[in-house]
Amino acid sequence: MPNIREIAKRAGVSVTTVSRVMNHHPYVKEEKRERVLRAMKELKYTRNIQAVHLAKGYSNMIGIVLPTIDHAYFSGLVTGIAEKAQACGMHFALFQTGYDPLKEKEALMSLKEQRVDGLIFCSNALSDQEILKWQEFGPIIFCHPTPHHECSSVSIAHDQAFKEGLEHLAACGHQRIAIALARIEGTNSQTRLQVYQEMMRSLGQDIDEEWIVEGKLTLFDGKQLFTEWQEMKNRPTALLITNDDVSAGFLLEAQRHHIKVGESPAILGFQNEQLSEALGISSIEIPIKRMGQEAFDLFHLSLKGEAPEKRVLPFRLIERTTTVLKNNR
Amino acid sequence: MPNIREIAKRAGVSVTTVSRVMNHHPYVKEEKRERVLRAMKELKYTRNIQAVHLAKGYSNMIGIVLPTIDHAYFSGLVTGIAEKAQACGMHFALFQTGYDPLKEKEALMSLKEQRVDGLIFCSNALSDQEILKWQEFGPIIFCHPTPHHECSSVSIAHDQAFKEGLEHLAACGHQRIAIALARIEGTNSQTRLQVYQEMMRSLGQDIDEEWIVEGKLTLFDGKQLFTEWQEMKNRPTALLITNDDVSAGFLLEAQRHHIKVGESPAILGFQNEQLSEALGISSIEIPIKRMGQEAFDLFHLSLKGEAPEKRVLPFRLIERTTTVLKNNR
DNA sequence: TTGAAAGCGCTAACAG
DNA sequence: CTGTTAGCGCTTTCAA
Repeated sequence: MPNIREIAKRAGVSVTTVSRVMNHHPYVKEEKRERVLRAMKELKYTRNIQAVHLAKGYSNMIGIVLPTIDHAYFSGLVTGIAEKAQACGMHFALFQTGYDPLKEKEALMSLKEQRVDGLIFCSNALSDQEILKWQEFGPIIFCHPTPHHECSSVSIAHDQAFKEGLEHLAACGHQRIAIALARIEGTNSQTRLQVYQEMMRSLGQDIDEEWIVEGKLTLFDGKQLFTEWQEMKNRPTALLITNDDVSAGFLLEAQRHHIKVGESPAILGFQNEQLSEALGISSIEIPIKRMGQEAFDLFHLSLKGEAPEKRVLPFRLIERTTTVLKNNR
Repeated sequence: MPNIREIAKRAGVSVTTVSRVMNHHPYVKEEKRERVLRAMKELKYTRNIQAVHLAKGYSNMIGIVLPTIDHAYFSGLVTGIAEKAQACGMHFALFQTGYDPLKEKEALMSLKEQRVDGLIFCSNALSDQEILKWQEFGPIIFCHPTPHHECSSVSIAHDQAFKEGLEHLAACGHQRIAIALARIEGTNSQTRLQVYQEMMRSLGQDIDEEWIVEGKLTLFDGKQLFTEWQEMKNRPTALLITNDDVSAGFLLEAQRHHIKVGESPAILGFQNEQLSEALGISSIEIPIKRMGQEAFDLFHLSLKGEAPEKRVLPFRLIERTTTVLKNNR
């Protein structure tokens, strides 16, 4: 592979001039520019991007930290990020953590090593606090709500959505409501639990411990959830499920057992993917792809030195067949 | 950020010694090693990976070229690749092409620029021939069968699977069989069409043009496919569908129309994801994750200078409810 | 407009 | 065992 010196020699100019041509600097006499261009063509020259990056001090690459790419939620997110990144000529690397804090640390190390210019965090085994310590090495964007003032984040009004979901189920006449959490939206299920508790109190309903189910993420988990539901001693009449793969699994397993989902049990999902539409699952739609796009925007703004910003995206409750309002209204 | 020189100064040694410590070279006196280590700790030193890469001449990064990450087929593939890559301490970047040849070229450029050490190609807008020209800049692995001798590839015995799929449908008593292709497994649907034609000839069945459907990839496409099927004048009694998201869409839409899938129409899918199991779709299982793993292995072998290798992975026909053998056997 | 030369931060051959 | 020194390939002052 020829280098810039060889091009310079062949074109009869200095390396500086070659560099100028490559970087579209003004002040290069047309004739020399052409000589350089010709030399580059003849030698099939391509600049060594690593050398460029070393000299310039950045990598033109962003890191996306997520538990796994093998789930519609995260691949949707990445799609959004990628769209925007591509438009800026930036590349991206994936760091899959499986929620392992050590893996997250490796991603942070990559930032410090300058392998990437910044990080978008969609995994959260480490505490926000811990992660934010690394901000001095480059922008870090969170994809979940965070109280910390000194960082940018984009998120769904998740607790609000959660609340409205519960209200919807209540409006359908349910009191004995279970929740199945996915851990996608952060470790802060704390708030959600509070919301849940408050709502149940206002309904005058005691909560049974078995109504709070965690770690459900896949279709398979959903099937299992149905089984667990069947075996509950104090069986709830409705379930709020924070991921639609899980809702789908629940619904399909119910159908297999010839149990109709709607009046009771009722289920309300989150995310509204193609599958929930096809199955007629009532769901809270969250704009996951847009979340990715905005995450990248925030990264880009941070890079330009703008102040941190928190963005909260809207959601939308879509009633279909797995929930039925009381009094037909 | 401190650099190696500052560490050397602080530890009272040369930069070489520092470098040696970092790279776990033998022949460093214990006392000096400790001085270096201490200095690194005190200054919170981390090596600049870009400089390392420039000096060493590689990037420790692999590029994965695919149409989109937002589909179970490809995210499964990436999962497999990532597992192996992580075990080798390699990082990876994604290049999403949407089957755009220009985007594929950009990925190839990244190889030449030495942004990545190699490429795993799961997108194929460009011809194999064209892509292989870039092999001089680093290993390129194909995830589809290719006749070219000078490159490594891993693939499913896709044509064989396709053939057995057709045979299965024939064994179920079908003659009027349609096929829906997804373009996931390469532009070479040529061979598959041949297989199809031969099979139909041997069944003494003329092919209706409308029985060959292309470009079906998503659940939504599957719903549409059902509609298209209903509107066919010469309606086939069975469909071989090369992607299970599509089969699922077809099945769900059929159910919505209260049409039972099994005897007729029968459908046979490909890929066997969780969804097809949950829906009871007969499917040809292909080990997509393993394909990713082997792709990375092949990359790794190429890097070590091993000769190119073609690997063909097995498949497995799984009968469920959407196909029914004739004579109950 | 142009070029010489000093970096960017690390590695490795070579000499001791 | 250790240090000197010349790279890796490109960018960017600075002076002309």
